[in-house]
Amino acid sequence: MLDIKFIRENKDIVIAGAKKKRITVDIDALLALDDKRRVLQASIDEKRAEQNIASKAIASAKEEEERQEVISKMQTLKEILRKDEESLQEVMKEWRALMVTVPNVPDMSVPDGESDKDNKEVKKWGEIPAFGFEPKSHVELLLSNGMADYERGSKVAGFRGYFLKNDGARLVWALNRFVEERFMNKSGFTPLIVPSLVRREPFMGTGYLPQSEEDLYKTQDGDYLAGTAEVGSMAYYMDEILEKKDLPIKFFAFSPCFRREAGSYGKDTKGIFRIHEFVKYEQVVLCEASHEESVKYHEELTANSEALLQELKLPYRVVINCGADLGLGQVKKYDIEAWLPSEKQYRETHSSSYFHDFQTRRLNIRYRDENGVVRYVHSLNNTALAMPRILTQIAENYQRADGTISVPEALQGYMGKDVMGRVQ
RNA sequence: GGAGAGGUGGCAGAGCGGUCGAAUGCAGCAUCCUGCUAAGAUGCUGACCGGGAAACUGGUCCGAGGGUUCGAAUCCCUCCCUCUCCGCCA
Repeated sequence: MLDIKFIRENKDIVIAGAKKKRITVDIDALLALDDKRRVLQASIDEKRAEQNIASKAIASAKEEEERQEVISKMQTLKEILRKDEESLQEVMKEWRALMVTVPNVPDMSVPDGESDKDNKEVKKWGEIPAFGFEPKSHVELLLSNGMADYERGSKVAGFRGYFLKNDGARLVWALNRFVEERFMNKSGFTPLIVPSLVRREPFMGTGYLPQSEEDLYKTQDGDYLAGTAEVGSMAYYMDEILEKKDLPIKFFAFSPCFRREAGSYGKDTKGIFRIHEFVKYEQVVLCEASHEESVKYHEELTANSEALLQELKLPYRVVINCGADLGLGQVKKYDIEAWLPSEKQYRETHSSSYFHDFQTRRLNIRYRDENGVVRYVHSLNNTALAMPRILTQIAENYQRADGTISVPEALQGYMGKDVMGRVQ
């Protein structure tokens, strides 16, 4: 959520920002409503002031007659007040509904564009592997090596269901230890295991609701299943005031993730690239309210993820997401995409974004700065490692002519071997 | 699933129709005091919305929303949340 004062004073910037994100929002209607709101509020304040003075007069009145006179006067005022309050309530209902639809303003460096096709590549790392044979897709590789079972997966779990088996399961466990160890040694990150079953407020606060209700699983108790540990870890400090000396707060957060993938029925229907249920390690940062700080940590979080891919020796690129590919609250986002030989293209493994105070304003997470002024912290998040998606890139990039899969060097110690597969 | 208790400022905790934005304690800040530190003394210190260049000033906020009343932290209703005990259980 943006500050209404900011919207009022920077109307053109907000409109341009929404346009860049390809989000339709009627700022003029919002501002007209806001004018009404302010007029009504002022009028109510004035009447309340009158009431407060009268109230003291009633309490301290010495004579009953004088007392009754003020009371009857206040009875009339009460009626007028009630009408104003009713109008204000109506205005506020509309006002709030509009406010949650106003997107955050994207950074200057965000390219203009209509879809993820217009994302701008800013970095490439690694050699794309050259095979002396026709490379297989991860779908086939994981199946033929006994590492995944899709048929029984859908029998048991339905569409997009899967089992990971043998080296498929071992590889996930190896990756768990790999990523945990890397972050254990990184100073400043607090390890956190995060709830996936989360109440409505954290979803509102992080900006997933009300817009993306259809992407979320909902329980009969009205809770939702989170699609990322971002939701739970951001909300960890909801409604709290932090001290500046405690910032930045960095979480290395783990959670199971659930996504309905409602808008993508036709996409990636085979294998384990796009599934309803997975696990993810996420980096989450709360920092001081400064653009420079946000940018600094954004680069740091991105570099952390790149270091993992480099250690796994997976060729990847970094793109800046274009306006249309940004979420409501995001100011800027890098996607990191690792090479997928069967598709001859890079596919997303990480998503790194910052929000300024968009999320924390909704979540009401603040801190006291050096002057004792209370301000909203800034928030950021980026994937550390999502599984099993990364298996797709590992399997394909490390496949061998005989159909088995080499174990990336960085994982050999955790796997206890250097080749996976062929276990039926 | 059953039975109770409770939600008040950064924290703890009083208040239970008007003089309550709210005692008191802790924490924090400032000054004083003391070789240093600790301790002690005095004072200050909530958030939000609006007006004002500022000093300052009007309003709101005691889980949320309604209601009663001239007036609600206090009374009534609905909802949300937390805790305790019993049962069940990884």
